[in-house]
This record gives sequence, structure tokens and C-alpha cells, in this order.
Amino acid sequence: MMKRAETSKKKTRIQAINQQRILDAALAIFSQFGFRGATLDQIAQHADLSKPNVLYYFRGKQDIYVTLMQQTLDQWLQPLVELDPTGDPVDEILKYALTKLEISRQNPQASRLFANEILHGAPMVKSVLEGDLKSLVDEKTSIIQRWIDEGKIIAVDPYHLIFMIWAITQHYADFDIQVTAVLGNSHSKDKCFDDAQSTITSILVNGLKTN
Amino acid sequence: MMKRAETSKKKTRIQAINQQRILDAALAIFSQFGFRGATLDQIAQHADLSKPNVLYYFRGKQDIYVTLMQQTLDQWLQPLVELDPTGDPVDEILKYALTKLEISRQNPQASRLFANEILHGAPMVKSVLEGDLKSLVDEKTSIIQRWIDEGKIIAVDPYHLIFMIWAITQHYADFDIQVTAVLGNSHSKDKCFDDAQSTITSILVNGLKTN
DNA sequence: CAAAAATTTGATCATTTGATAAGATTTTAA
DNA sequence: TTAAAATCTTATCAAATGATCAAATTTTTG
Repeated sequence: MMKRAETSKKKTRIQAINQQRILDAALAIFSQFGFRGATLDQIAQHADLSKPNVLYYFRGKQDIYVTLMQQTLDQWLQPLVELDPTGDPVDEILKYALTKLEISRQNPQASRLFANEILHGAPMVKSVLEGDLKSLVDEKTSIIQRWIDEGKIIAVDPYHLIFMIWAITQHYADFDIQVTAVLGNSHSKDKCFDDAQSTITSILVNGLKTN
Repeated sequence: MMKRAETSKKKTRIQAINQQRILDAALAIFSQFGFRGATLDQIAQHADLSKPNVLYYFRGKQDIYVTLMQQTLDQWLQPLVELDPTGDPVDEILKYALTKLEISRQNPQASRLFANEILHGAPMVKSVLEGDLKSLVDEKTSIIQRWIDEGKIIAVDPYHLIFMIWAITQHYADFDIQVTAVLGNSHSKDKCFDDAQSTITSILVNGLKTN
């Protein structure tokens, strides 16, 4: 009888399938109900497994959550990594914003999972925020600062520019219900994202350029 | 023996005090842990009352939550009401954004309470969003649209402009932990909000004006 | 195939938690 | 001051839920 995951490297076929199934279900459930609001029963049912069977693959509820959160964080950080110091400043910043928006469109559940974690004080990922995330942002803000010093874009605090981009783009995933309610149920989600894209582009391009 | 609150109008002195105490405690607890994450024990303890005593004033956990959410919603909508069609367009929009930011600064708990509700699909306030909120936004966007038609500000979708303002301003309350982590613990909260204010002002003023 | 390993299940626990009931205590009003 | 109303407490409950275990079943391996 082999201890699952933990230290061992080789996953069996069934392990690979079922662990992924559990993580998929967990994303759906945790993102909708939060950590405490979600139950193992819900996750098990959504994954089409019995509850003890779920606990065969993960130590416990928190283990599932943490695993899922780690995956999500990687995905979340990636686009910022790609901000290119040699590109055109406005283009690069706009590209970053629109990439984030696209991720919000395509994976709103992950966005909400992350938002919920932060909203409640990041009990599980605080150290990642203060470590990897801060380092990455420090690096990229210094690029933006250089652009500002060279007069390529308007002088704004680079940190807050990034916060602004995060805020706007995640808003469409995290506050989807509100956005939909305000726009009326007639609007299609696609049109909403297209309009969002135009608005972000206008304000950023116009707002960043020097006079 | 009088049934509390419900239909009666007159509150006793003790009722007024204790109901407010419970709501204050509930704001602190619900905003940090969400509806399901919060427990009556926590709220009771925070309010310095016994659990059954808390339930003497409110039918149940959900009753506390709904009452609190109604209060919060009113407060949340107010600033938009004051957007003045006769004022200077850029000034009015900027004033709205900065007022929202100020509310984020002064009452971050209410912001997080609301954010959590929306994030989880607005189970308790969906109808308010589709009713009062939508009506108010419809009214104000038509004002903004008029400004656009008159060439007073750049042509952007007014709805998404408002979403953008909501997103940015609430970000500082809702994602406070992340903002603080990225800026480093050395930064004071006051400086953070001051810089946020400058950034929002720059981008909006620059971003909205017509060329 | 047969033994070993891995997977799955049913039964069951201990805790947490929202809620209630009955009675004691305090406050209010006549 | 005294009776009624309001407030508060102690004890307790039932349901939900995360977790465990032993045994049954399936899959893999030699």
C-alpha cells in the first residue's frame, strides 16, 4: 500500500485522473462558496467520487485547497512575467492589461478563488504575496519607472498603475454578477468583454501618453 | 412580552444599544470570514453578548447578515446619486472616483462585506442589483453619454467607465492585504491612499479629456 | 493466473454550530 | 413599590461536516 502523492514521484493512471477530477471540482466549489463555505460532500459529488475516496487522494480539505491555490497563483503571475522592457511602453502595458482581461474571461473561477483568498486576508498565500509576487512586481515597476524617466509615458506611480490594471481586469470575473445585473441580462457576455476591452484601451492609451 | 424589532416601531434603549453592537460585531466578523465562515459564537463574543442573547435580537444568523447588507448597500450607492449633470464632466467623474476611494479608506470592512457577497453570486442582494442599482446606473450613464455626445469627454462606454471606477477604488479595500504585501510593510497606509489618489487622478483626467 | 498493490466503499465518530426552551434576572411603568 | 414587560442565561438539541477505519473490490505486476 503506497502512500499517495506526498513524497513519491510516479503517479498511477488512476491517480492522475482522479486528482485532476478533484481539483477541477474543487475549483468550481471553492470559487463559488469560499474555503469554509465549500463542503467535501459538494466537492466529492461534483467529482463523482465518494467522500472517503476524495480523502484517499488528499490529506484533507485544506490540502485540496492549498494545492489548487498554488496552481492558480502560478497562472496568475505568468502574464506579468512577460512584460517586455524592450517593447513599446504603452503597447506593453496595454498588452498586459488585455491579457489579464482575457484570463478573466476564460477562467473566471480561478479569479474568484484567488479574490476570495485575498479578501479574507490571504491566510494560505500571504507569504507568496510578500515573496514571489512582491519580487516580480518590484522588477516590473522599475521597468515602468524607467519608461517614465525617459518621458515615454505619463508620470504615475508604477505600483498603483499595476494595481489599477489588476483591479479593472479582475473586476469582470469577480463582480460578474453585478456587471451582468447592471448591464441587463440581454447583453451577451461576449459584447461585455469587447466593450470592456475598448474602454480599457481608450483610457489607458489616452491616459498614459505624455502631452 | 413584546416580539422584538419585526413589526413594532419603538425600540427600547437597550434594544438600540445591543442591536447596534451586534451589527458592529457582525460587520467585523462577516467581512473577515464571509457569511458561512463567520459563526454566531464569534459575533456574540465580539459584541460581548451571549449567543442566545444575540438571537434574542435577531431571528438568526441570516437575519443579522441581511440587515447589515441593507445598511451597507445604501451607503454604497449614495456617492453615485450625487453625480451632478450640471457640473464639469471631468470634475464630476473624478470627484465620484475620489469619493469612492475615500469610502474604501474609511470603511474597508463594509467594502469587503459587499465584495464577498457579490463574489459568491449575490445570493442575498441580487434583486437589489437588478433593481435599484441598475436604475441608478442607467440614469447616470445617460448623463455621461450626453457629455460624450457633446464632446466634453472621450468616447468610452459609460457603463464600463463606471465599472472601472468601482474596480479601482474598491481594490484598495478588498485587496488590501495584497496591496500591502506588494508595497512592503514599510509603506504607511496613508501614503498608499495618497499615491492611489494621484494615480487615479492622472489617468482619469488625462484619459477622459478629448484631444 | 495469482499475489501484491492500489483503489473504493460503507459505517461510524467527534466536533462544530445554528437554534430553541425554560426559567432567572433586570428594567420599566403604573 | 409592585406587577408586567423585557432581557439574559444555562442547558440542551439536531443537523452538518471533516475525518478515520476496516473491509471489499479493482487494478497492476511478476
